[in-house]
Amino acid sequence: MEKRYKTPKECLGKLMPVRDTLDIFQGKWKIQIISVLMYYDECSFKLLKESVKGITSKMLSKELKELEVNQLVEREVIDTRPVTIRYRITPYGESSRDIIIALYNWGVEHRKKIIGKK
Amino acid sequence: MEKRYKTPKECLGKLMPVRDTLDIFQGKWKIQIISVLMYYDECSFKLLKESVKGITSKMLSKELKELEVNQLVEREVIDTRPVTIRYRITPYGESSRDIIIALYNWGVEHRKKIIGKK
DNA sequence: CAGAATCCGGTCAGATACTG
DNA sequence: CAGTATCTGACCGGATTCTG
Repeated sequence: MEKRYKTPKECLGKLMPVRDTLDIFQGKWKIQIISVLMYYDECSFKLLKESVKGITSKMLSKELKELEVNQLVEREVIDTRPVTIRYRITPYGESSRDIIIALYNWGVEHRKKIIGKK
Repeated sequence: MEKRYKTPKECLGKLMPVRDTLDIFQGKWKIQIISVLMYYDECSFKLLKESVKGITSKMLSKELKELEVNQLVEREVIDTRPVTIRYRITPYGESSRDIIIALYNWGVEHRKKIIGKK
């Protein structure tokens, strides 16, 4: 990303991949869900709900579906009684680890800065 | 980020910095604005508006204010006639470069994957 | 347990027009 | 040029209830 004397048009090209990524991870919850699934090997609906603080069943359900469509998360139905459902991150989902780490690191530094001020 | 046998409580701790970061960069536009400002050395309102495709004056104005509050962007008023306004990314804003790069890289790979499928 | 269904208010954000 | 002002529909997302 060099600087100076660029046109909006050039800029738009550079921005496109960022927009694509944002489209997929948009919203308050998706990144958090992915983070949690990276943390656990596998996860039930209930454990997910407990781990992503504040999320409702409805939102969790909705977000999981969208993540499944984009193949970042997979859902396995195990034929027990009652049925067991397991959520797991896919290898493709794992590929977003750099994003999560960047967000995590920035958050840690940010907290230091905020606390340092007070 | 190790795996297995973690509790929701441990998980919440790991999630907090991510949540903090998300709070600040939340929304459709902030990351894009920051990206553009990383690309240019400095930028007028007009140029920003042209570079962040689809954004309205209202949104741009609102988002810039929020970014200013969080000290990611600075606004300089130059006393010409009519006044010139310059937006610039702050050093703190620059510190989010790793996030932007991670998003950019993922977007590039994602596009490859999507195109490869079709 | 793993969700679906319903209800509902709030705010987000787009379109458009206007101002100093 | 650098924004404000107003209006409006969309939809985000919370609370609650219900089901196989």
